[in-house]
Amino acid sequence: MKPPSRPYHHGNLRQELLRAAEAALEARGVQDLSLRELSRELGVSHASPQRHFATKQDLIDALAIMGFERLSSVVGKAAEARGQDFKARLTKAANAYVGFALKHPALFALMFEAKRRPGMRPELRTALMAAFSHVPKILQEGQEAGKIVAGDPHSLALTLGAALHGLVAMSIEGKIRGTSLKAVVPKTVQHVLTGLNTNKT
Amino acid sequence: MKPPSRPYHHGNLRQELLRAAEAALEARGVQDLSLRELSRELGVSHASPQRHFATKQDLIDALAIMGFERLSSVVGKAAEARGQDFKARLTKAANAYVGFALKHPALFALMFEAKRRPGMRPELRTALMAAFSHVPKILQEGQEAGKIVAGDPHSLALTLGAALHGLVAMSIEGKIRGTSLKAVVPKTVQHVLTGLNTNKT
DNA sequence: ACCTGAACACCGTTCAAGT
DNA sequence: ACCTGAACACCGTTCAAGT
Repeated sequence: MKPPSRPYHHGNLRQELLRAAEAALEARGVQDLSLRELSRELGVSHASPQRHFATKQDLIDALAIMGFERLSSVVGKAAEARGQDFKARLTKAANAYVGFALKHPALFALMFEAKRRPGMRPELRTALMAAFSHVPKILQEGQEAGKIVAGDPHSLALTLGAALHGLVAMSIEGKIRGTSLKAVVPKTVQHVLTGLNTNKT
Repeated sequence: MKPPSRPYHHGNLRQELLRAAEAALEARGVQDLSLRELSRELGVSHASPQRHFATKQDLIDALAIMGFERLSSVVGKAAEARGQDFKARLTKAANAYVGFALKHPALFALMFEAKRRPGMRPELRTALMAAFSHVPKILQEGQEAGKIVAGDPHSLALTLGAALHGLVAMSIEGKIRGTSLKAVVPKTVQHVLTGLNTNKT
């Protein structure tokens, strides 16, 4: 019956705030994110987030960082796929990317909004770069195996990135209902590879 | 010296609000759009916008509608280009699209955010459909001339739309600094046309 | 170190009232 | 028809104070 011995509060308020914020984000959108509302939901005072996130923007940045870390993990795993050939790994990575975006559309939008904003925080920059390091790495291996044109792998990856980004944008709006994404993603990869002068299939 | 005979105020407050809102949007972002601030700037009471825009979201929707109308006008003009061949017109339309997005990045983002939101207002839907009617029309003419595969022109246009959308996203972030957009857009058009099985150049 | 409670300056929205 | 002024319920942020 002793009051559940948290001295003032549960100690991991930071994590709880992030969790609650993500839920609220996907449920009601960034516009309606409210620190006071989150505080109410967690049963703490409205000033308590301040220690963990100096400003509302800091909470949002933290969500973006978390998102990029998850994206990196999910794409990285897909990209590893030992024993698979070049194109199969690229396709898996692309599927993982698109899958993440469709599963967390609001978080994904927030991440790219953060990406767009100038004056990025270092942690954000790091998380972002990690997430976008996998595809260039695969492309580089493709180059070394002579399966693809030479050139900066990062630039090449941008071409694929642009195509996938557009695909995601369209399908989030439900425009690609007819043909399933599972079918469209490999086509897009093949498509871009053709554009990159693949000289072997 | 008579007080400048506007009975209460200038009569076209609606237009002024839209104009001021667009400026504030590009200068400070959607997040920081404030009806009260706009009212102050125009020298009216903070309650006066209500007659013209029942809610802040209505102002934002009106901005989106205005944006799609302008986009439609600019792409439509590029797409007409009498006497030009199929691919040239497509390229011009693509350039106009990308040019608009880069010239008004915040408005463009707002437009696509509005596009994403469910329960679109009819005027928004109309403006949006008009803006996206030009490319399918060109593609259809390409089909009739036998220069491109059969299929729903709207679906085909989505492929081009996705590619351009991705391109815009990347270049707004300044990622395509190396190669100029002017060079990349025609390549993308050619690229997609190849994907659409162009059988004649 | 972490949280509270009161305070401050801002919002969007509503509404009776003025012209 | 269009605008005002006061009021209401909400914000984010700050800060002294509590544990």
